Amino acid sequence: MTERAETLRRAPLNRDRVLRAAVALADDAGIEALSMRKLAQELGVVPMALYKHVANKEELLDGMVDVIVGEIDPPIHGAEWKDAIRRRILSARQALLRHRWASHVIESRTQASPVVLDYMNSVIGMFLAGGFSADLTHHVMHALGSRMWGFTQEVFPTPPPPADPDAQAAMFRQLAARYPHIIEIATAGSHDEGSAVGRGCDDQFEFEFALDVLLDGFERLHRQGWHSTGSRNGTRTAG
Amino acid sequence: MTERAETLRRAPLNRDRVLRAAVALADDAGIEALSMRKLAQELGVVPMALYKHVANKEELLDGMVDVIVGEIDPPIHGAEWKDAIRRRILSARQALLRHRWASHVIESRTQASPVVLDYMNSVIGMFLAGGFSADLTHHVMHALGSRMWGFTQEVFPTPPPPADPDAQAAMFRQLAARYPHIIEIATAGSHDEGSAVGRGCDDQFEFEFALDVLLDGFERLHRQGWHSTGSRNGTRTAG
DNA sequence: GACGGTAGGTGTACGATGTACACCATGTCA
DNA sequence: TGACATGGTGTACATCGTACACCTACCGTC
Repeated sequence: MTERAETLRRAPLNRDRVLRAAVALADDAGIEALSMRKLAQELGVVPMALYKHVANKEELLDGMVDVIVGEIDPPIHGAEWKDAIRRRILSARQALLRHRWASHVIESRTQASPVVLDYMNSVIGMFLAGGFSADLTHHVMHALGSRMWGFTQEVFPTPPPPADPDAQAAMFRQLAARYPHIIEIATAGSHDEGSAVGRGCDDQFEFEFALDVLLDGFERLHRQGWHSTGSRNGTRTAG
Repeated sequence: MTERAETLRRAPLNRDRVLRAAVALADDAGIEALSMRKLAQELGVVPMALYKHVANKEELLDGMVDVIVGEIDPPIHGAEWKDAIRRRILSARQALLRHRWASHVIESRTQASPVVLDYMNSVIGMFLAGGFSADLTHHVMHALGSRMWGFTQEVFPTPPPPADPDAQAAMFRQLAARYPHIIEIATAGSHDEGSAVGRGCDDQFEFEFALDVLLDGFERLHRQGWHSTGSRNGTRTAG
């Protein structure tokens, strides 16, 4: 009878509660720890109960992405296109930073949900409203790629340096001998010169740097009245 | 006795053969079908035999990436930096296109192998040889991101249109009503105007378009003698 | 007031996966 | 001859997603 009472006391699950719990669990325990079983346990329910609210795990992940996309600020009106888009993308980035697993999940999606399509549609609208041709906007959206979601994959992050200073120095010498160029730019870009492979790297700066190179490039092409040629083959953007 | 004879007849496995077989299996059956068991079966060996050659599945995947990176052409000498880097990255792209699973595996790596570090070191060397400062090169490498491996994630590919022409037209109208901007640029960018969500999209063109926007931007910053400010905060690239 | 349908939760069971651990066969060198 | 390394085997286990059959509570209709 106690289980029965408990079941009754508990408000019935719905899709939204399932998704929010999944997001919270991924935030706390990491995305790799998110299993249907653990999520069910978190909700005080048997694993199969979840399948009344999401078709399968993939759909669960889709829904989690929707939750995150819902956290992105709407476009501000009245601003110039470049600034408006820049702000919006940086807002997307903030949302992703709040949920570190999100970029990996976004990467793994194979279909866009309506929520995701809404966001893309809206970003595209911002370029068009800024006077971009549909043609240029098309390519510009491709060029933005994952950056429109506020992330770029930092492929192959350098391993954390060992704690022991001696080992660290030895490793540094070894790396410098084998990969001199990597070490050269790693130390150049980091704030604190000495510290091995330079984990003084400012991710936010790097993101904005690349975003601005792209946006500046888009602006230039737009001003030039750029359009893709008919044949498309061998076309160069001719900076 | 026959199994014994078979074991003897078979040349002993080594890391290289394991990795090549894994690449071949992923090429044929897709990366999601690559399991330690299936790979072992393919090699006529019991699953646990693989663990004498790779520590675990993650290391197997690391090794597979090394095989692919090994297919990238070495830098051509004597060329101007921009053209040399452009060609090299397009060569990387060709390698990835030969192995469609590779970009996903690269994204999932958490550590760079020596082979990967060699490649990065070499690309960095090409910028430095072109006269780029270590500072600018640092940021430029971040901005390239996954593009230096020859891919950009095409986040959320549009679903393939239904075969039935009537259903296709209905879907088109529905999408156009809900996501007008998406449809506008999708049809603008596609070769064949009418065909629904425009799967005439030329991936190679999009890749080169974005790559050139970036390389042109880098060139401009280089010519201007760009360098990051000391504080780094609020810096804009000032196109 | 009986009844059928639906929404939500349960319980059991299955196949697939990565891999720990103990073991065995072979070849090499002291 | 014997120690040892190298490579392959066999068994076993925990974890995962999820199919399937079932139960229960509720709600609208006759």
